[in-house]
Amino acid sequence: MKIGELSRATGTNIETIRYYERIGLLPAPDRTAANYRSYGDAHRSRLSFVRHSRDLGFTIEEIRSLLDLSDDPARDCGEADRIATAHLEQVQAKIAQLTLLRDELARIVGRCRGGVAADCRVIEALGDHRHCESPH
Amino acid sequence: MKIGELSRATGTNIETIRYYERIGLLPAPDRTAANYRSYGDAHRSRLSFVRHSRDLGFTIEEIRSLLDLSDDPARDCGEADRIATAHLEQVQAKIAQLTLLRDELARIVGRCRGGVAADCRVIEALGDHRHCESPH
DNA sequence: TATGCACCCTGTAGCAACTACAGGGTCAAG
DNA sequence: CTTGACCCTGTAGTTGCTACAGGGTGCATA
Repeated sequence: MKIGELSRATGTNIETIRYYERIGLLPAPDRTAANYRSYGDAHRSRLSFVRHSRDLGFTIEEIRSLLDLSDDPARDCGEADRIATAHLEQVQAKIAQLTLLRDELARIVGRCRGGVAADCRVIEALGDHRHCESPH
Repeated sequence: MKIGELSRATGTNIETIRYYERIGLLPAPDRTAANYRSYGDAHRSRLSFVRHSRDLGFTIEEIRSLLDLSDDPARDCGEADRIATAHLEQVQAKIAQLTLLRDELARIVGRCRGGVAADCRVIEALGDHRHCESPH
């Protein structure tokens, strides 16, 4: 299939597919006589893997490691689990941080009583960290 | 005060302070005879405002709007509230998205039973979106 | 007086993970 | 034979910094 089809099949931007090839995440496919990229099923499933992992928030480097693992079926699976577990912990940390931030923002937003900027509680709260209840 | 003092006073990297000046977020300060930047209290509180807003996740452009507002004390405060509210909604959306993602990751991680990559449930789950329970 | 060191300056390039052109080639339909 | 959809390469832009390179300044110490 040509790049446009692969793009539609995987929901990936054409430019992104070429980008992945450039950085070595996808192997360079064969070319047609007209120098068009020609992909097979292996490419499509590899790209699906990449996109799905990206959707789950893995970085390109993490995905590279995961792909290396799956390219070498004899290797120990524990490494994949370590990568995924570390990533899960990062996501949990991010959620915790955003939750603090949300609470702080909600407090700030709730203070607006209208009026002019000079008396604005929102602007005041943003300017002075001491109005905060939690660290962020 | 010189840039190093301002940096320590606000917990901001020196390069970041110069960056904020370059993009017009901080006004260019006076210079000493040796061409060193010389800051006053107004600069420090403006920079604190910027840092605090960044810590709360506001973008540079949002901060620019908030600063414009606070520079013009007669303006309606509602605009600041709108910016903060919109930002709060984005944070909430992000938390919701990350929570789905965390649940999915937790499911995937939990499937590892050791063994070799060829049988790896983690890699399998990453390759195939159909293993997922929720959209992301 | 020399020299070492901390500090300051400008300008440019790098990071992640794309995205968006500019400027061209290819191919099938009408 | 031209229109339009597709493809190609290469480069530059995005956000919010951070990290140099290559220089100047200012003060204390030997």
